[in-house]
Amino acid sequence: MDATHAFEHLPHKTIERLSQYRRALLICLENKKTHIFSHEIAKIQHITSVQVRRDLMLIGYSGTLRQGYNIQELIDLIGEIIDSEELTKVAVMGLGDLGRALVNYFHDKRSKLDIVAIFDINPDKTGTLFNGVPCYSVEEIPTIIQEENISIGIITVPAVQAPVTAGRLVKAGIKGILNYTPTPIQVPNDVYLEELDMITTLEKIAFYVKLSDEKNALKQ
Amino acid sequence: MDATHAFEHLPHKTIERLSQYRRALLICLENKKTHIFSHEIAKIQHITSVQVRRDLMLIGYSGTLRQGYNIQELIDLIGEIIDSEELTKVAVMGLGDLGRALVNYFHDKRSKLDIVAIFDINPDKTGTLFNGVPCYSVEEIPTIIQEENISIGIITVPAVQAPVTAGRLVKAGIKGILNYTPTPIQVPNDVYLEELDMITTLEKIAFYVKLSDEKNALKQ
DNA sequence: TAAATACTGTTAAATAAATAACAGTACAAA
DNA sequence: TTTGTACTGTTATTTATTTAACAGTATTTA
Repeated sequence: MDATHAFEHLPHKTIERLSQYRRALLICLENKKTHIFSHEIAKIQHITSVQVRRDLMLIGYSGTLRQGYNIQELIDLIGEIIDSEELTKVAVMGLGDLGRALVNYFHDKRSKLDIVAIFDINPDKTGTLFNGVPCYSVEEIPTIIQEENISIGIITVPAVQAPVTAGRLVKAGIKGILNYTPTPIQVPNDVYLEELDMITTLEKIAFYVKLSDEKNALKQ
Repeated sequence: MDATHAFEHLPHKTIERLSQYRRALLICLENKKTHIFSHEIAKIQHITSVQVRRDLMLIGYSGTLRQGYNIQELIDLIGEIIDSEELTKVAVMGLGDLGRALVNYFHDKRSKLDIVAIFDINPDKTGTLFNGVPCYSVEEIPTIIQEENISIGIITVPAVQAPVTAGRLVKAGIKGILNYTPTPIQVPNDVYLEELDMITTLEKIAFYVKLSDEKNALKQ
């Protein structure tokens, strides 16, 4: 129906990069820049300028020769593609350190994503506000998710509680889940799931650091 | 020289999955399981059993027909491939919510990765221990990194301070950086960099949730 | 002991993503 | 007014990754 339909088949990686481009562009805009070249964007994102131009081609945006891309226009276009028209509401499951970090992070960000609820089992936390966001008890999950029309849940509870937390979210009708715990969870097909635990990334870095160390050792 | 050399050309994605397999396998081991089938691993990781078998083939591990893979053996082999022989030491830059989350996370984990230092600018925090890990001032970065032989730094400082923090790490001879802030940083080629900000992931989920919503709307 | 079953292991094919190659063009310099 | 330069935009190619196809085999069932 609307513009999004045409962007249905954008590569997953392009979607990620568009989000990153926008973030970089917003900073450029703050610095009073009005235009930017593909190679400038590329440098920021550690990719090639061809990749940038290709991504922009895919979303049908044209720059100006010798001038580059209009930053404001590009920000707006990326917004049309990846943002929903209405606010997308997000819940954070677990008000531990990671939960707090996430809420702080999104606080005051002008974004189409908004953390509107926190859920925790600790009675000392429930009923309070953290950074303006209400913290509810887990019993309230079904009602709040539905009443507030929350579509995404971020799981930051202790690892062992991840599956049961996910189950509650699914039951309440959540549409997307971001699982930050190291425990993989199972969700129905119609729930979009992303698992992203910190250990995997760190172990990967450690592996490549080790590899490069060993290469250097061989040279000597 | 050693076994690692043979695994130099493993696909990046396989490295990530090996780390995830191991985590899942460790949990299975705790539950007194001794063997596991490829399709069981696959289910946990939301991938296909072919993918699992292919990864295991690449690392040269063979299971037993009708019995599956020996969990302990597989854990050990993955360890030989992705772990260093010595402990890999990690520093957390910034003792905010995210920094605390990371330190807690690794606390007590039997792992070849160890967070041995925290750096922060806040004088109330420096000189203290958090979860047994000493917090130093930023002035001490060069000496501690070198004396302790820290090879990886995780940046969790406020976004605007990310580039200067990265610069200090590089100057101190760090070999790998994991940047959790939304501000992209620049490092020399010989430093392995991974950027992983929370907004990108969340915006990606929001996009695919929106997409599926729109498809459903069309059906009706 | 033949047939079915339930797995592993490997090669072949398909898909996804990144890179290379290059055509096109406005502008600047000579 | 030509030549060089510095960009964009697009197609072609290559590389990376996943999936499919299927051969092989121990075990169970008939």
